[in-house]
Amino acid sequence: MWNYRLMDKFLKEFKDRGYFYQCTNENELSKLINKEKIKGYIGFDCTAESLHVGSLLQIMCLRLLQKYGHRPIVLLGGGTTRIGDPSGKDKTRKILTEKEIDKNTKNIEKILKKFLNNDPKTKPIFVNNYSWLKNLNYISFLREIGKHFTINKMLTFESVKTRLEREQSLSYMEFNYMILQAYDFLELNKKKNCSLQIGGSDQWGNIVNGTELIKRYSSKQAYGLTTPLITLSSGAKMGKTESGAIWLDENLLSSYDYWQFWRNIDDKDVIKFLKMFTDLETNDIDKMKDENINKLKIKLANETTTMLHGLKAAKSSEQAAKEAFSGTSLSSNLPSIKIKKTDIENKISIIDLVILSKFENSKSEIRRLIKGNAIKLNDEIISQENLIISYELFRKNYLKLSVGKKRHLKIELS
RNA sequence: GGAGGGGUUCCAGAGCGGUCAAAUGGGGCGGGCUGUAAACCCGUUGACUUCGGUCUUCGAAAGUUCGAAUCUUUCCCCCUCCA
Repeated sequence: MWNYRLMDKFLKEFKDRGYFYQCTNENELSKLINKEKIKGYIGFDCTAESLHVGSLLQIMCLRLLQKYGHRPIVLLGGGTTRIGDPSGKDKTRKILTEKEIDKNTKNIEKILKKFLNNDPKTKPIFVNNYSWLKNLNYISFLREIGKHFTINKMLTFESVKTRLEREQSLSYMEFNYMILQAYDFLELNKKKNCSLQIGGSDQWGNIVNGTELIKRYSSKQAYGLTTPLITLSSGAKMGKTESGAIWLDENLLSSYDYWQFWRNIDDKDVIKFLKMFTDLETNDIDKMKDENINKLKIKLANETTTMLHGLKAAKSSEQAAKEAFSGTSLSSNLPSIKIKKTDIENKISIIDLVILSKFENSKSEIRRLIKGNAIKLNDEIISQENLIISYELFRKNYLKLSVGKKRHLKIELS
């Protein structure tokens, strides 16, 4: 029977941190990793221009591989994105143009590089499956690869089954997705000696297809490992909130807002997320359980923000938050926008100012907010919806605009 | 191929000629309490507004009517049952 103490250290930490969901053959994988340094890969879809926190768990897995001296392979799905993974989708996705996919691929690679270290031994290998998928010859692909797949089996996969059951169309193109992903694994196994694929639990079917293809095609053993689907205590999926996705890209979401996302995590999720998304040792985290929950949240926010945006960004976000939420002083660390003098001279109103801030884009909504005492300038409630912004409101060229309790912005006169 | 049911605002789901910008619940947003948490309470939730109103929405188009989410016609899409 399986002995936890004999388990490979990588796998042990993988479990301790809550990354583990399923494994194709845990015992054998553990023995293999114990014996030698391996290469493991995770594929990233290039449908969006950036990754969001929904992919963070996957990224953490890559980091963990590096921590134990294994080499991560990042597979950018430049090719498969051209097809679209039907897993978890009840509709065909919109097909992106080649240009968009290339742009997305580059940006996603850039983000991933921020998380991974460049130690020569564990330096990540970036590959784009378009490079081998684009040249596939249809007939030889069918003869060599296609023969290992039975339609009978493919029809039993969750992604296919749900589509068929609901009588929603599944195109032949999408139906092939799982074969291509299996082929990716085979390709990486052959060319890079990659023996492990990690992915979210929704990828289980695709991953198993890969290990089985490798077994049939090259009689080699490869392994699959999946992570659980992370939900917030509220039940919502991690990554997307009403106000938008939590992007891992400074241009799409400022480091201050990223910090705020972690600062506002539900109490019940804090310990879990410290384990999942920081490098702090799990033993140390267990000892923190009784510490002040707000301090822990700040710690979580600082750790996660540092990992992505750097220590400086994390500290200034912390400072800005402190000032924005407790004091009345205007933090220089708060996100800011500039306003032109001509705007003031043209008698810009409070409503237009809020629109300029991008906090809201409906004038009716802003009027409602004003009625609800939600809009503040320099921490003073604005009750007059026609208020014209004047120079007198500025203090040393700065004006603090607050919408509700959580959204603050520095308006700078230029 | 035959029979029937349905497409409503972010979602679920009422409405079935005027009193409908459309019940109710969820979600969101704002306020209160607090700890930038949860739970709870209150308000709000199409756009624009000189706060009098104005404009655009109920699958799409056309029509009947003083007046349509509600009736008619055509079209598109979904679901259930029978073959």
